[in-house]
Amino acid sequence: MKDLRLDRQLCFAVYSASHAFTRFYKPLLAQLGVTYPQYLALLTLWEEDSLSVTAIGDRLLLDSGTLTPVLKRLEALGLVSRTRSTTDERHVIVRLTEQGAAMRHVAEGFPTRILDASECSEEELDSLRQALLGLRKNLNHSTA
Amino acid sequence: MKDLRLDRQLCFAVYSASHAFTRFYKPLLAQLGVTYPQYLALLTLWEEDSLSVTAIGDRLLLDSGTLTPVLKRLEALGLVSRTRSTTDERHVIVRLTEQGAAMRHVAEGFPTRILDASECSEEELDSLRQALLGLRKNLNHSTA
DNA sequence: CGCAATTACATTGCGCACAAGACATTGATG
DNA sequence: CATCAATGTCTTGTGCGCAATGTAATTGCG
Repeated sequence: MKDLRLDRQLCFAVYSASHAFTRFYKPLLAQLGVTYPQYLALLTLWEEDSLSVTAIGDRLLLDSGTLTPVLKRLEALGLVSRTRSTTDERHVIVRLTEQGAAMRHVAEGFPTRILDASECSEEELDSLRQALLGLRKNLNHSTA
Repeated sequence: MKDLRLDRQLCFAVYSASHAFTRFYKPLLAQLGVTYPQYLALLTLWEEDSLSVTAIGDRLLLDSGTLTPVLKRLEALGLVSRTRSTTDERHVIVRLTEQGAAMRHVAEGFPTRILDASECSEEELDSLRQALLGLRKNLNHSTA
């Protein structure tokens, strides 16, 4: 008779915290007119521009079936361009437009909002983040 | 020029860890023939049976638009029943079938799998879980 | 050089997640 | 008791997330 109570499940804590983040970001991202997964793609490109679909997927741990429509929507919004590589036509290179690059300034205000809402110290959030990255690594390794 | 690197974002750590959990659970849940959100509904009912759709949603932080199709699939699998309350016909009462209740025994083996894969102590996972529940509370409170 | 295996991307199908709205039932109010 | 607000569920539309498949380009091996 193991303890399977919802609030004792780490998986549900992570799952529900993830949804809470998405909801928290929603009004912030409304300023940019993008969804949370679209924002993650922008974050990736702000860190390193001109990436292939696969390269973005490697960083976000998402596959092309998920990313292709996300990137097409960002293209439709005029925030990125998608062009076939001339050297290897299998690659689609995704680049920030001027407008997409400019949005970074708005996003720079977000971390402070998280910090404020969390009612935690920067150090606490930092160790939480590192614990999650470690857990993710072990779960992914054990899955493969 | 704030630091917006992906690996420094707590939101992405939570988001990607959540997906890692879903992937990790997938082969375990294949024994039961259910998806992860369906499993969460079962967890809720194992803890307290005969709940309305809203009551399940309160516990899982999901709305009826999400839960209705999930519960219908569990019904189609023969794991739960859905019947209108006789005292208040607005409520749909969800109950475990014998088969749905029996699956709890299989699920009791899951926490150990998580613990093993995590390469963490039970105490570490416990404090991680509590930190996430606290963060979730503060984010949700600040959203509302 | 020729052809099979690989790589990269897109597409399709299914199952969430959520907003918005429709609909029926119930409870509160005058 | 007649009306209106509130409640609970379902439906529709949009956007992920992923498995499986399709297709084209490239690589590598004999």
